[in-house]
Amino acid sequence: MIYTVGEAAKILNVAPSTIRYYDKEGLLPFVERSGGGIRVFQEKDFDWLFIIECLKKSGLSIKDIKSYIDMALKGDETIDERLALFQKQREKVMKQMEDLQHTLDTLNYKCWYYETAKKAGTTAVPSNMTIEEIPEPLRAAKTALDRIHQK
Amino acid sequence: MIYTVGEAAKILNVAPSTIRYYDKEGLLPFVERSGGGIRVFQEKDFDWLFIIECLKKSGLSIKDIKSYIDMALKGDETIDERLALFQKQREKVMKQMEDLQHTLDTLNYKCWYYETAKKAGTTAVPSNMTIEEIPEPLRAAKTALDRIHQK
DNA sequence: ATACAAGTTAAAGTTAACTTTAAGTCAAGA
DNA sequence: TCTTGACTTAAAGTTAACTTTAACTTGTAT
Repeated sequence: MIYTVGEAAKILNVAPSTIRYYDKEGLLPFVERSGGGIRVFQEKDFDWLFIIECLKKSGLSIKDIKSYIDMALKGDETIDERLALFQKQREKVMKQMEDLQHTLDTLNYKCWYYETAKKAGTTAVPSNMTIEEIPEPLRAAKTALDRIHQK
Repeated sequence: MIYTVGEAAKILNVAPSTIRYYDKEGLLPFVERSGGGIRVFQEKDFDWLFIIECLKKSGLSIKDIKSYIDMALKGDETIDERLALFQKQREKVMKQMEDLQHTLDTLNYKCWYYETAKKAGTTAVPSNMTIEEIPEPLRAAKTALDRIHQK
Protein backbone atom coordinates (compact mmCIF):
# COMPACT_ATOMS: atom_id res chain seq x y z
CA MET A 1 0.00 0.00 0.00
CA ILE A 2 1.31 3.50 -0.90
CA TYR A 3 0.04 6.94 0.04
CA THR A 4 0.27 10.56 -1.15
CA VAL A 5 1.13 13.37 1.23
CA GLY A 6 -2.57 14.15 1.70
CA GLU A 7 -3.42 10.56 2.60
CA ALA A 8 -0.46 10.28 4.95
CA ALA A 9 -1.52 13.56 6.57
CA LYS A 10 -5.01 12.17 7.21
CA ILE A 11 -3.63 9.00 8.78
CA LEU A 12 -1.33 11.01 11.04
CA ASN A 13 -3.99 13.64 11.72
CA VAL A 14 -1.82 16.58 10.67
CA ALA A 15 -1.95 19.10 7.80
CA PRO A 16 -0.24 18.14 4.51
CA SER A 17 1.80 21.36 4.83
CA THR A 18 3.19 20.06 8.12
CA ILE A 19 4.56 16.95 6.43
CA ARG A 20 6.03 19.04 3.60
CA TYR A 21 7.59 21.32 6.21
CA TYR A 22 9.16 18.32 7.98
CA ASP A 23 10.50 17.12 4.66
CA LYS A 24 11.96 20.54 3.89
CA GLU A 25 13.67 20.54 7.30
CA GLY A 26 15.31 17.22 6.50
CA LEU A 27 13.19 14.97 8.72
CA LEU A 28 12.01 12.71 5.89
CA PRO A 29 15.05 11.91 3.68
CA PHE A 30 13.75 8.33 3.31
CA VAL A 31 10.51 9.30 1.54
CA GLU A 32 10.74 8.43 -2.15
CA ARG A 33 9.26 10.24 -5.14
CA SER A 34 7.35 9.20 -8.22
CA GLY A 35 8.77 9.92 -11.68
CA GLY A 36 6.81 13.18 -11.68
CA GLY A 37 8.25 14.30 -8.34
CA ILE A 38 5.32 13.37 -6.09
CA ARG A 39 6.05 12.01 -2.61
CA VAL A 40 5.27 8.31 -2.24
CA PHE A 41 4.75 7.20 1.36
CA GLN A 42 5.29 3.52 2.09
CA GLU A 43 4.50 1.40 5.15
CA LYS A 44 8.06 1.73 6.46
CA ASP A 45 7.83 5.53 6.34
CA PHE A 46 5.08 5.46 8.95
CA ASP A 47 7.48 3.85 11.43
CA TRP A 48 9.70 6.90 11.02
CA LEU A 49 6.78 9.30 11.23
CA PHE A 50 5.51 7.61 14.38
CA ILE A 51 8.90 8.03 16.07
CA ILE A 52 9.13 11.64 14.89
CA GLU A 53 5.72 12.25 16.46
CA CYS A 54 6.84 10.59 19.69
CA LEU A 55 10.02 12.67 19.89
CA LYS A 56 8.06 15.83 19.13
CA LYS A 57 5.58 15.06 21.91
CA SER A 58 8.48 14.48 24.27
CA GLY A 59 9.54 18.08 23.61
CA LEU A 60 12.36 17.63 21.10
CA SER A 61 12.78 20.43 18.55
CA ILE A 62 12.60 19.85 14.80
CA LYS A 63 16.33 20.54 14.61
CA ASP A 64 17.12 17.90 17.23
CA ILE A 65 14.78 15.41 15.58
CA LYS A 66 16.77 15.96 12.41
CA SER A 67 20.01 15.01 14.20
CA TYR A 68 18.30 11.82 15.33
CA ILE A 69 17.26 11.00 11.76
CA ASP A 70 20.80 11.68 10.57
CA MET A 71 22.16 9.41 13.29
CA ALA A 72 19.73 6.63 12.44
CA LEU A 73 20.76 6.75 8.79
CA LYS A 74 24.42 6.41 9.77
CA GLY A 75 23.68 2.92 11.07
CA ASP A 76 25.02 0.85 13.94
CA GLU A 77 27.89 3.18 14.80
CA THR A 78 25.36 5.61 16.38
CA ILE A 79 23.50 3.10 18.56
CA ASP A 80 24.98 4.53 21.78
CA GLU A 81 24.06 8.08 20.89
CA ARG A 82 20.53 7.12 19.97
CA LEU A 83 20.09 5.14 23.17
CA ALA A 84 21.31 8.16 25.16
CA LEU A 85 18.82 10.38 23.32
CA PHE A 86 15.83 8.16 24.11
CA GLN A 87 16.95 7.80 27.73
CA LYS A 88 17.20 11.57 28.04
CA GLN A 89 13.76 12.12 26.50
CA ARG A 90 12.32 9.48 28.81
CA GLU A 91 13.70 11.39 31.80
CA LYS A 92 12.26 14.62 30.44
CA VAL A 93 8.81 13.11 29.95
CA MET A 94 8.80 11.61 33.45
CA LYS A 95 9.65 15.07 34.80
CA GLN A 96 6.87 16.61 32.71
CA MET A 97 4.38 14.12 34.12
CA GLU A 98 5.46 14.96 37.65
CA ASP A 99 4.99 18.67 36.95
CA LEU A 100 1.59 18.03 35.38
CA GLN A 101 0.57 16.08 38.49
CA HIS A 102 1.30 19.13 40.64
CA THR A 103 -0.69 21.29 38.25
CA LEU A 104 -3.54 18.78 38.49
CA ASP A 105 -3.37 18.85 42.29
CA THR A 106 -3.76 22.62 42.24
CA LEU A 107 -6.63 22.42 39.74
CA ASN A 108 -8.36 19.86 41.94
CA TYR A 109 -7.99 22.17 44.90
CA LYS A 110 -9.46 25.06 42.91
CA CYS A 111 -12.38 22.91 41.72
CA TRP A 112 -13.18 22.02 45.31
CA TYR A 113 -12.78 25.68 46.25
CA TYR A 114 -15.33 26.84 43.65
CA GLU A 115 -17.69 23.92 44.25
CA THR A 116 -17.75 24.92 47.90
CA ALA A 117 -18.17 28.60 46.96
CA LYS A 118 -21.03 27.68 44.63
CA LYS A 119 -22.93 25.81 47.34
CA ALA A 120 -22.43 28.68 49.77
CA GLY A 121 -23.06 31.43 47.22
CA THR A 122 -19.78 33.14 48.08
CA THR A 123 -16.03 32.48 47.89
CA ALA A 124 -15.77 33.78 51.45
CA VAL A 125 -16.81 30.34 52.73
CA PRO A 126 -13.93 28.25 51.25
CA SER A 127 -11.53 31.17 51.74
CA ASN A 128 -12.12 31.23 55.48
CA MET A 129 -11.93 27.49 56.07
CA THR A 130 -9.17 26.13 58.25
CA ILE A 131 -6.85 23.44 56.90
CA GLU A 132 -8.84 20.81 58.85
CA GLU A 133 -12.01 21.70 56.95
CA ILE A 134 -10.37 21.11 53.58
CA PRO A 135 -10.77 17.52 52.31
CA GLU A 136 -7.60 15.57 53.07
CA PRO A 137 -6.57 14.83 49.44
CA LEU A 138 -6.58 18.57 48.65
CA ARG A 139 -4.62 19.86 51.63
CA ALA A 140 -1.25 19.31 49.97
CA ALA A 141 -2.11 21.70 47.12
CA LYS A 142 -3.39 24.30 49.55
CA THR A 143 -0.24 23.91 51.63
CA ALA A 144 1.90 24.35 48.49
CA LEU A 145 0.05 27.57 47.79
CA ASP A 146 0.66 28.78 51.34
CA ARG A 147 4.32 27.83 51.28
CA ILE A 148 5.04 30.82 49.08
CA HIS A 149 4.28 33.09 52.00
CA GLN A 150 7.08 31.68 54.12
CA LYS A 151 9.81 33.21 51.98
CA MET B 1 7.03 41.62 53.46
CA ILE B 2 7.05 43.46 50.11
CA TYR B 3 9.00 42.76 46.92
CA THR B 4 10.11 44.57 43.75
CA VAL B 5 9.57 43.04 40.32
CA GLY B 6 13.11 41.64 40.33
CA GLU B 7 12.66 39.97 43.70
CA ALA B 8 9.27 38.56 42.74
CA ALA B 9 10.81 37.25 39.52
CA LYS B 10 13.48 35.41 41.48
CA ILE B 11 10.91 33.81 43.79
CA LEU B 12 8.81 32.69 40.82
CA ASN B 13 11.89 31.70 38.81
CA VAL B 14 10.97 33.81 35.76
CA ALA B 15 12.53 36.89 34.11
CA PRO B 16 11.44 40.32 35.39
CA SER B 17 10.40 41.14 31.82
CA THR B 18 7.95 38.24 31.93
CA ILE B 19 6.18 39.74 34.94
CA ARG B 20 6.09 43.16 33.29
CA TYR B 21 4.68 41.54 30.16
CA TYR B 22 1.94 39.84 32.18
CA ASP B 23 1.14 43.16 33.81
CA LYS B 24 0.95 44.86 30.41
CA GLU B 25 -1.44 42.13 29.23
CA GLY B 26 -3.74 42.85 32.17
CA LEU B 27 -2.95 39.76 34.23
CA LEU B 28 -1.83 41.70 37.30
CA PRO B 29 -4.34 44.54 37.87
CA PHE B 30 -4.09 43.92 41.62
CA VAL B 31 -0.39 44.79 41.91
CA GLU B 32 0.02 48.19 43.56
CA ARG B 33 2.63 50.86 42.91
CA SER B 34 4.84 53.06 45.07
CA GLY B 35 4.52 56.86 44.90
CA GLY B 36 7.24 56.84 42.23
CA GLY B 37 5.46 54.25 40.07
CA ILE B 38 7.40 51.15 41.12
CA ARG B 39 5.50 47.85 41.40
CA VAL B 40 5.08 46.67 44.98
CA PHE B 41 4.38 42.95 45.27
CA GLN B 42 2.64 41.81 48.44
CA GLU B 43 2.01 38.36 49.89
CA LYS B 44 -1.51 38.23 48.45
CA ASP B 45 -0.15 38.91 44.95
CA PHE B 46 1.75 35.62 45.05
CA ASP B 47 -1.54 33.73 45.43
CA TRP B 48 -2.61 35.26 42.12
CA LEU B 49 0.74 34.60 40.49
CA PHE B 50 0.67 30.98 41.63
CA ILE B 51 -2.76 30.45 40.06
CA ILE B 52 -1.64 32.23 36.87
CA GLU B 53 1.33 29.84 36.73
CA CYS B 54 -0.97 26.84 37.27
CA LEU B 55 -3.36 27.93 34.50
CA LYS B 56 -0.44 28.59 32.18
CA LYS B 57 0.97 25.11 32.85
CA SER B 58 -2.45 23.65 32.14
CA GLY B 59 -2.21 25.17 28.66
CA LEU B 60 -4.36 28.28 29.01
CA SER B 61 -3.33 31.27 26.87
CA ILE B 62 -2.43 34.67 28.33
CA LYS B 63 -5.65 36.04 26.86
CA ASP B 64 -7.77 33.38 28.55
CA ILE B 65 -5.93 33.84 31.84
CA LYS B 66 -6.86 37.51 31.60
CA SER B 67 -10.56 36.62 31.30
CA TYR B 68 -10.18 34.53 34.44
CA ILE B 69 -8.59 37.46 36.30
CA ASP B 70 -11.39 39.73 35.10
CA MET B 71 -13.98 37.20 36.28
CA ALA B 72 -12.33 36.82 39.67
CA LEU B 73 -12.36 40.59 40.18
CA LYS B 74 -16.09 40.71 39.41
CA GLY B 75 -16.74 38.69 42.55
CA ASP B 76 -19.30 36.05 43.52
CA GLU B 77 -21.45 36.46 40.40
CA THR B 78 -18.78 34.64 38.36
CA ILE B 79 -18.32 31.61 40.64
CA ASP B 80 -20.05 29.25 38.18
CA GLU B 81 -17.92 30.37 35.25
CA ARG B 82 -14.73 30.08 37.22
CA LEU B 83 -15.69 26.60 38.43
CA ALA B 84 -16.39 25.57 34.84
CA LEU B 85 -13.00 26.93 33.77
CA PHE B 86 -11.07 24.95 36.38
CA GLN B 87 -13.07 21.80 35.61
CA LYS B 88 -12.27 22.19 31.91
CA GLN B 89 -8.57 22.72 32.59
CA ARG B 90 -8.57 19.70 34.88
CA GLU B 91 -9.98 17.58 32.04
CA LYS B 92 -7.38 18.96 29.65
CA VAL B 93 -4.52 18.17 32.02
CA MET B 94 -5.78 14.63 32.61
CA LYS B 95 -5.86 14.17 28.84
CA GLN B 96 -2.35 15.56 28.53
CA MET B 97 -1.12 13.09 31.14
CA GLU B 98 -2.71 10.22 29.26
CA ASP B 99 -1.00 11.34 26.04
CA LEU B 100 2.32 11.70 27.83
CA GLN B 101 1.95 8.17 29.18
CA HIS B 102 1.65 6.86 25.62
CA THR B 103 4.70 8.86 24.63
CA LEU B 104 6.54 7.40 27.62
CA ASP B 105 5.50 3.86 26.61
CA THR B 106 6.99 4.41 23.16
CA LEU B 107 10.19 5.89 24.63
CA ASN B 108 10.51 2.89 26.94
CA TYR B 109 10.15 0.58 23.96
CA LYS B 110 12.83 2.49 22.06
CA CYS B 111 15.18 2.42 25.08
CA TRP B 112 14.81 -1.34 25.27
CA TYR B 113 15.29 -1.54 21.49
CA TYR B 114 18.61 0.36 21.62
CA GLU B 115 19.79 -1.37 24.81
CA THR B 116 19.28 -4.66 23.00
CA ALA B 117 20.96 -3.30 19.87
CA LYS B 118 23.89 -2.07 21.97
CA LYS B 119 24.46 -5.48 23.55
CA ALA B 120 24.28 -7.18 20.15
CA GLY B 121 26.28 -4.51 18.31
CA THR B 122 23.53 -4.08 15.71
CA THR B 123 19.92 -2.90 15.49
CA ALA B 124 19.22 -5.98 13.37
CA VAL B 125 18.84 -8.04 16.56
CA PRO B 126 15.92 -6.15 18.18
CA SER B 127 14.45 -5.43 14.74
CA ASN B 128 14.11 -9.11 13.94
CA MET B 129 12.69 -10.22 17.27
CA THR B 130 9.21 -11.69 17.40
CA ILE B 131 6.58 -10.17 19.67
CA GLU B 132 7.19 -13.01 22.18
CA GLU B 133 10.84 -12.01 22.53
CA ILE B 134 9.94 -8.44 23.48
CA PRO B 135 9.57 -7.96 27.26
CA GLU B 136 5.88 -8.03 28.18
CA PRO B 137 5.59 -4.44 29.47
CA LEU B 138 6.88 -3.10 26.14
CA ARG B 139 4.72 -5.13 23.77
CA ALA B 140 1.83 -2.64 23.87
CA ALA B 141 4.03 0.17 22.49
CA LYS B 142 5.41 -2.08 19.77
CA THR B 143 1.86 -3.15 18.87
CA ALA B 144 0.76 0.49 18.71
CA LEU B 145 3.60 1.13 16.27
CA ASP B 146 2.54 -1.84 14.14
CA ARG B 147 -1.12 -0.86 14.16
CA ILE B 148 -0.36 1.91 11.69
CA HIS B 149 0.34 -0.72 9.04
CA GLN B 150 -3.16 -2.14 9.18
CA LYS B 151 -4.75 0.94 7.63
C1' DA C 1 24.52 65.51 47.26
C1' DT C 2 25.73 62.00 44.31
C1' DA C 3 26.33 57.56 42.35
C1' DC C 4 24.31 53.66 40.57
C1' DA C 5 21.72 49.45 40.49
C1' DA C 6 17.34 48.49 39.47
C1' DG C 7 13.12 50.32 38.42
C1' DT C 8 9.85 52.48 34.41
C1' DT C 9 7.67 52.63 29.42
C1' DA C 10 6.89 52.00 24.42
C1' DA C 11 8.28 49.87 20.66
C1' DA C 12 10.85 46.79 18.10
C1' DG C 13 12.96 42.19 17.78
C1' DT C 14 13.07 37.05 18.44
C1' DT C 15 11.84 32.19 17.97
C1' DA C 16 9.66 27.96 16.70
C1' DA C 17 6.63 25.65 14.15
C1' DC C 18 3.88 25.89 11.20
C1' DT C 19 0.42 27.96 7.36
C1' DT C 20 -0.69 30.46 3.37
C1' DT C 21 0.02 32.14 -1.16
C1' DA C 22 1.24 32.09 -5.90
C1' DA C 23 2.47 30.02 -9.83
C1' DG C 24 2.86 26.06 -11.86
C1' DT C 25 2.79 20.43 -12.64
C1' DC C 26 0.91 15.71 -12.26
C1' DA C 27 -2.29 11.98 -12.87
C1' DA C 28 -6.80 9.65 -12.80
C1' DG C 29 -11.49 9.62 -14.63
C1' DA C 30 -14.99 10.99 -18.36
C1' DT D 1 -7.79 14.81 -24.83
C1' DC D 2 -9.47 17.43 -21.33
C1' DT D 3 -10.82 18.58 -16.78
C1' DT D 4 -9.95 18.76 -12.13
C1' DG D 5 -8.34 17.92 -7.69
C1' DA D 6 -4.21 17.16 -5.53
C1' DC D 7 0.35 17.54 -6.02
C1' DT D 8 4.97 20.63 -6.38
C1' DT D 9 8.21 24.69 -4.73
C1' DA D 10 9.83 29.11 -2.84
C1' DA D 11 8.78 32.71 -0.29
C1' DA D 12 6.12 35.35 2.61
C1' DG D 13 2.92 35.50 6.54
C1' DT D 14 1.20 34.07 11.20
C1' DT D 15 1.05 33.41 16.16
C1' DA D 16 2.15 33.30 20.96
C1' DA D 17 4.93 34.44 24.41
C1' DC D 18 8.20 36.49 25.54
C1' DT D 19 12.93 39.48 25.27
C1' DT D 20 15.59 43.32 24.09
C1' DT D 21 16.50 48.07 23.44
C1' DA D 22 16.54 52.89 24.36
C1' DA D 23 15.62 56.62 26.93
C1' DC D 24 14.49 57.92 31.19
C1' DT D 25 13.28 57.73 36.60
C1' DT D 26 13.52 55.98 41.35
C1' DG D 27 15.40 55.04 45.63
C1' DT D 28 19.11 53.33 48.57
C1' DA D 29 23.83 53.63 50.16
C1' DT D 30 27.79 56.36 50.88
